[in-house]
Amino acid sequence: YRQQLDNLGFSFDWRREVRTSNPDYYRWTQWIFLRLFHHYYDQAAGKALPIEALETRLAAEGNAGVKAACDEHTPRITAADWAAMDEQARARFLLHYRLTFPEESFVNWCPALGTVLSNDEVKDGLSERGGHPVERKLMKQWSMRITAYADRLLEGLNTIDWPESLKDQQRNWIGRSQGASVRFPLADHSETEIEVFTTRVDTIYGVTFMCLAPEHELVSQLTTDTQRAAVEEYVRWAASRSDVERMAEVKRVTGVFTGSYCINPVSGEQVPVYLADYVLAGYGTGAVMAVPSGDQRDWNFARHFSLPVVPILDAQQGLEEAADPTKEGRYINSDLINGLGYAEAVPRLINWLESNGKGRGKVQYRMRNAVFSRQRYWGEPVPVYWKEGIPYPLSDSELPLLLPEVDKYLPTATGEPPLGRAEGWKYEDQYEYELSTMPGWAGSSWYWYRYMDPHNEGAFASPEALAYWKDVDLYVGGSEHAVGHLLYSRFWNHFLYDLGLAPEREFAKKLINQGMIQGIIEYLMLQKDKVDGHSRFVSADIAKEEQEQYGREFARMPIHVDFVAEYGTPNSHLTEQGIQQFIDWRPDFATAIFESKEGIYRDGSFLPAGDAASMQLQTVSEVGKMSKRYFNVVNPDDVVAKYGADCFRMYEMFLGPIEDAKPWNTKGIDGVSRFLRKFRALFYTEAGSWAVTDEQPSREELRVLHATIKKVSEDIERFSFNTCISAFMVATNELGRLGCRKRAVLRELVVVMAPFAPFLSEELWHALGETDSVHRTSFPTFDPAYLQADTITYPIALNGKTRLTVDFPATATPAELEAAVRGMESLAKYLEGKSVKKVIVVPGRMINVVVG
RNA sequence: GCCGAAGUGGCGGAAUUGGUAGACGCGCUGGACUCAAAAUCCAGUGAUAGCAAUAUCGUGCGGGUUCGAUUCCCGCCUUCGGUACCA
Repeated sequence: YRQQLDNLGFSFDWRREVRTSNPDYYRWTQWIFLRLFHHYYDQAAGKALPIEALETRLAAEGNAGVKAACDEHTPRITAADWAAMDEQARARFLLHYRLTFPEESFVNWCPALGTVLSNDEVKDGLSERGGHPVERKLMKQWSMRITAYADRLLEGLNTIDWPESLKDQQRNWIGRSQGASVRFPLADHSETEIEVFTTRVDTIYGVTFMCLAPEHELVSQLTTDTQRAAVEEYVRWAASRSDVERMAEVKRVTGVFTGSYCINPVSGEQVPVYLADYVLAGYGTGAVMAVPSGDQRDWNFARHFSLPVVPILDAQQGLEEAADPTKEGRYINSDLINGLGYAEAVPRLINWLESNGKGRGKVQYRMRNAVFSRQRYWGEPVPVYWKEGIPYPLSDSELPLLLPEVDKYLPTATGEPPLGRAEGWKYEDQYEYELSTMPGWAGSSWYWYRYMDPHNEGAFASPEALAYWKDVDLYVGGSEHAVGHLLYSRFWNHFLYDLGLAPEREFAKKLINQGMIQGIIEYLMLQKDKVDGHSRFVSADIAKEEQEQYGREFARMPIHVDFVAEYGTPNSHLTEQGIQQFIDWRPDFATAIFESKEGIYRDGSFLPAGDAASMQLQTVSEVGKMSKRYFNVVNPDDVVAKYGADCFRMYEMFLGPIEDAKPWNTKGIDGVSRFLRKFRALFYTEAGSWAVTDEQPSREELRVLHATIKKVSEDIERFSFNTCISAFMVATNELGRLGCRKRAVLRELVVVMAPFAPFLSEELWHALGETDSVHRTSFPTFDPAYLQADTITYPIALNGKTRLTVDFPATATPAELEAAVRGMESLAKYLEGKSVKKVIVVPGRMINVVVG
């Protein structure tokens, strides 16, 4: 049947084929990359435009016009400046605008592994693989200017049928805040201005100091000689702290005074400028105007450094204890806006700032541009070569750029990515290719278009195919991709749409999150500091004690579940054999110490602490993702071998709603297996001979059939597959009870079952004498006539409590039902002298008698 | 902390628009078949009391709206997912 399904076009390996390192697929991913390189995003036009259009504008008017429309951080140039630039300078300048561009940025660098790790590959400051330290390192990376599309990505969410929680995740990730940008000139050097972003410009009269991120570009200029030593020490200290440490000490207040003052452009007051590590270099301008009366972090800082707290609203209270971030009341101590409320104050201030050239209304995003390169071997090579420090794109005809042969998939001795190992891999034999490769999300950001036209030589898909298929009707994927894959894909799609290459703005109309089938993850506790140069693993109970008693820190390291005894139970542990298996698997830890209550295992032998004969190194079990990364993948082949693919498939559906995550267990799979055999037994006798007859089905048998068709058709529409399976079970049980073996019923039922149990259905379909595939037949429709019963069983409730059920003719009107119920003797005993006040009849549903 | 989702028998879960709470399955108990077991079939299975009919309680907790609430409203608790000093 696999062959037959293949013939129908369902290739089981289709997706895998397309997405792995296949030259065809590399080619079109690289082709799209080049389109991104050749375009810039014009905010005024609200779409991507060819970079040539930008060059024309630069030549005509400099970037004054496009600066605001594109990237406001670009240095300002005039048409004359542009004309004076040589080709290289222009190329370098255009990198400020291209939708993909190289940029210095901080990455998680693991020196021991010689590679950059993504955030999810770093756990507790150590690499998941091998448990090595990871540091922040500034590296030149290719980036995608996804921020250019922030507003469109936000607005597009309103047009698609995706889960609200997922949309919210994307909204929060994009993090649009509306506020104002204000420039504070330095007190003794008014040419230099500190620009801040604030969402509470109304609190500007409450500013009592300024705070800059330690990485802020003005730091050295602002620092006075008397403060220089202290500032430099603070900057060094802040830079040395890893993200992990910063996160652990979130509530600690640290900072240093620069010695400089700046001037509040609205009030004209002088305020001191501090550095503080609660200000993030990567958000806004890396500087904040501190309003301790309205912001808790500013308040904490003010208290720590004994800075003044000025109330600005008459409703503010308790400022000695905490900040008051509410917007209630009328402004006080606020010259321009005294007596106003929040709603009037904000526009008045922004107006003032703009007309006095001190600032403007501004929208700020939390989202940053996406780092696009990886220092790995596998992945599409970035189709770019470098000449005198400037990247040049390959031409379309030079695609695909394939991965070169290398001796090892490891970084070079000088720390270059693995592609640096390739000998003579140069453009025109002289220019070095970009050595990083694209991340996994590059290819996954557009692949559905290739499915529309997989063999097209001239384009990733033809206009005809795109016009026919348009977009993805239903995308099924995990919610863990909410702010990764699903956002990047939307970004690429909006870009392709701008170029007329994608038919719709959004790539998927509807999306549902299938819940993850989870596994049990087993962790080993690894002490973060080495002991005499040896890694030390301890039993979970020991780790807990040492953590509590000495504050010793441990990292959790996922290990292969095959090594674990009593896997998945609270008592899971490694025996000596398990430890040895672990060492064989991870030779880095050959000299490690393993310690449990029973003793120590090292260098291949067990040293008991007392008279213990063996050790149990407790592991920590956790329900979580089933993933290669956690070495806890259950191979479905084993289940398929035992129960068959249909049973496996149906059991997965039967486990519960498709969106819910659930740990994998095979507890109930026998029930589904039993059902499939019962279903098959409707067609065959116990002895195995064919039992289907051509008799006319009874009304009851047809009712069962049509009720099932109705139920399953409706439940498929709402992705309620677990209840579909339940409906099949009910139908099978009822037909079994009725002894129904009639073709007219069973033939239809097989078709309804086909999407759920494709193999068994196909087998039975052919056994019924059909020659074509069941998967080509049309789905049956139900006939309501068979579902109408002559009588309806009404539950009769007294004051909402069901007391008895009575059959009434289906044709009875509500008035007749009420009269019948009022006259019922069986009700009398519940009345206990009370009288019937009212009778509520819900036709076809129930009858409630109100007694009082 | 903030954002989102969810809490129903021993377990997975059902109840689609406010209308018989616990469909279906697992497990468990008893029975049939068997020398015996497996498989299969039949019956029972929310809790408490009762031989039973039945009664009372029962959808995380406390209130409310309603003839009637797992479903709607208000206030909490817990769990999971996301995010994290975002100015």
